[in-house]
Amino acid sequence: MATLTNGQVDGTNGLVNGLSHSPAGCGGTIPMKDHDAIKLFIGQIPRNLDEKDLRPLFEEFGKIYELTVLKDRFTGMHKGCAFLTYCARESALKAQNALHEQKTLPGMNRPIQVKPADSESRGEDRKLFVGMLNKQQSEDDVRRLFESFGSIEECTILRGPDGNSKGCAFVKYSSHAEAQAAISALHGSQTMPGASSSLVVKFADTDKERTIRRMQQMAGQMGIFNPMALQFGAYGAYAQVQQQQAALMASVGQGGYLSPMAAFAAAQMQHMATINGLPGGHMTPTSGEGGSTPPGIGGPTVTSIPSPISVNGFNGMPPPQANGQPSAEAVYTNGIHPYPAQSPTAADHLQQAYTGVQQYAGLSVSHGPEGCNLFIYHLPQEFGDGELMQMFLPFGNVISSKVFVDRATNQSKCFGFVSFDNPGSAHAAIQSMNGFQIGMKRLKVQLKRPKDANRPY
DNA sequence: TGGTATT
Repeated sequence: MATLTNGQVDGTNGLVNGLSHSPAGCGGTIPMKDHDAIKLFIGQIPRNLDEKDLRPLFEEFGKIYELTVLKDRFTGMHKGCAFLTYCARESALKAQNALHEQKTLPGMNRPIQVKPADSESRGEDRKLFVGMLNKQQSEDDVRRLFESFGSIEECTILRGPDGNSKGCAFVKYSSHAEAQAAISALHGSQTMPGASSSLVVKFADTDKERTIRRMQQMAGQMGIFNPMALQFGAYGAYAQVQQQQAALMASVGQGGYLSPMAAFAAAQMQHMATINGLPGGHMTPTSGEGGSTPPGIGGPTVTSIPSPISVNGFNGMPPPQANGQPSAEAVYTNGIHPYPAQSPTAADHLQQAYTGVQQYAGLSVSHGPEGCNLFIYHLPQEFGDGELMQMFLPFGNVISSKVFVDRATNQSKCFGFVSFDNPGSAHAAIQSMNGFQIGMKRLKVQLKRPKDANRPY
């Protein structure tokens, strides 16, 4: 790939200094170009040809707006390529059709390259993201699937650090139309063996979309471990979140650069907005029906003081197991939690939360050893990965948490997985959290079923 | 009640 474009650089790099600029080339008047003019990259130019030598070659296709031979920033050495912009878009297309790979200039062993510069299009409008592939499928398999819709410039399977396919790929065509044809023909057209749904074929994310996606992923990992929630309280933070998120999104939208820290902050904000934007009316304290809640905690008599780290009233601190009793009660206490004085403080939990997140982010493990992974069902609709992790952190190091989301509706399927780094934590979590009442539902918390065994618990 | 991923 791209073997013919050695030396091509981004336009800003190529414009060394004013000296390498050609004189205006449109008949001596102030040069005007089409607003949709195309900047062409010209490759495989002999190094002894400068702008005035090249001009006659290209002028036969139209008036030249600008022609610049690329030169080394420091040595001024001719780099063997140039940028060329015609006044008219049509001229560029004509030149490309007539010249690209059509002739070889004296002294060169490869044909001349005439094609839109990388700066004109980063290729995103003809690059596809392909999902729901079989993880055994190779680059060649994917090529075969896509080759009938156009000329494929690039085909890459996305792989993890271990080299295993992630079940998705990028396919880059030479034109937008080809890419569109592939989408029309292939998206949803078939389901690969072992894939959970039909083939996904869509345009790849742009840089901006990628930034936003990263923010969202980070937010998911963060959960509600957000210092702003402590500072302002969950609801006080809402207005701030909305304002600042809007400002940050605006800067992303304008192509503004987001520093890692800014992206981090934005991710937190986005997550806060998500949490606070959710309806919470049904997330009220448990009434204790059928339960063993001791008098004075968890009941509806407690006044409504927002917990500094509450999510819809969940204070993140499941109760310790009461002697032999089902302990799954009274988490929704509107900020008054049932811990005795020596129990972990909110700060302890926050510290633990950050530790857990760091490990989670660093370890690149999605599940723990056998016996460390839990399956949780009957989650509240509002719970995301973060809330799920928050709920299980008191039992140990949570190395991953995942709530399943319906792709079509973006709604939680109300079940998920939590993985610990040791079986003891998993066991403790089952003991305390299985049957845990949330609203009208009780959690089901079990060891994750091993892949091979299909026995129900 | 089982992992939908963006170099």
